[in-house]
Amino acid sequence: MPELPEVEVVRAGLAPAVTGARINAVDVLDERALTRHPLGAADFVGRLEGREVRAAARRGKFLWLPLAGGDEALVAHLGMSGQMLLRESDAVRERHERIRLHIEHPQHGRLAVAFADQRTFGSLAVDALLTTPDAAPGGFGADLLLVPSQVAHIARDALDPTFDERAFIAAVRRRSSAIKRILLDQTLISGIGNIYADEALWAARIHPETHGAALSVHAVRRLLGEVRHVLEKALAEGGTSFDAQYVNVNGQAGYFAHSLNAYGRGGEPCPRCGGELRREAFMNRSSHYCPRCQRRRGAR
DNA sequence: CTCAAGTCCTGTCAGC
DNA sequence: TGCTGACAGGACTTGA
Repeated sequence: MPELPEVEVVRAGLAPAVTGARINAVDVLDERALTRHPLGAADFVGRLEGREVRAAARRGKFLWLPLAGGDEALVAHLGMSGQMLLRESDAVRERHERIRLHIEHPQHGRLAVAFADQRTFGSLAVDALLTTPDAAPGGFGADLLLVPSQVAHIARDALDPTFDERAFIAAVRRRSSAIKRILLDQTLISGIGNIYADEALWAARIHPETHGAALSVHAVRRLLGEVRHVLEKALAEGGTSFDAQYVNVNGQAGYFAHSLNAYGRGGEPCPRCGGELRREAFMNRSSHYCPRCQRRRGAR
């Protein structure tokens, strides 16, 4: 379930249930869910059992639960199809459940946190926390100036108040890559995936193949505004759900799929100009755009 | 056979 | 020569 709004819905759903809770036990049902934890299942379980969770934090599409002691966090990436589900402590296994945390919260009692993932691109890890180089909190929901080592190379996300807009604009204008590839580069700006890249480019009327260097400062700033706008709107509607692969911690779908203007609409009329939206192969996936109102400038 | 919300790795090439 | 970064393409996986 991937992009920033969907991961934020999960973080916000998890936070009240896990903050202050103790991890009593951990079931590793499929070791492939630990690809980000190279020390293996026994080490993973040993580092978690008996520890207390302090918060639920997020940067871009990475989620983490800082642990008492302040030096480590449980890191989660949902990949393409990962889910974090809050369940009764004795709930039956989810379809594709890979890991289960048995937690106990002072107010909510015993609960299960199930990590389920059909395609196994997602994974969990216990990771060291490092001091942030920019002296700002590690991410949304993090009050401390700490970030997991696996997240340190990820840029601050588009909705982070400490996101460096001037540096981003300068970096875009130095690149010769297609602007869509730049938006998907998590080391420059994080949280954007294929859906919201297409939506933001459509809103800003920029062709996805336009080179970064061909964009004016004004155009990049406008694009950034559209990125923030679409992420916030999607978040307000609970994220984008096409099928059961994206759900919140209670298993419910989001509503933003009804509001998409370009993504998934190849062959349909553009909601703005009536031209026919196109779907085109791009970076092993697809781009959706309107060839009429997203004109190619500085193309490749 | 094609397609899908992501990340990471590898090889190439340029520049210091 | 070796290091670093930019860049493009592909690997990984399951199921519809």
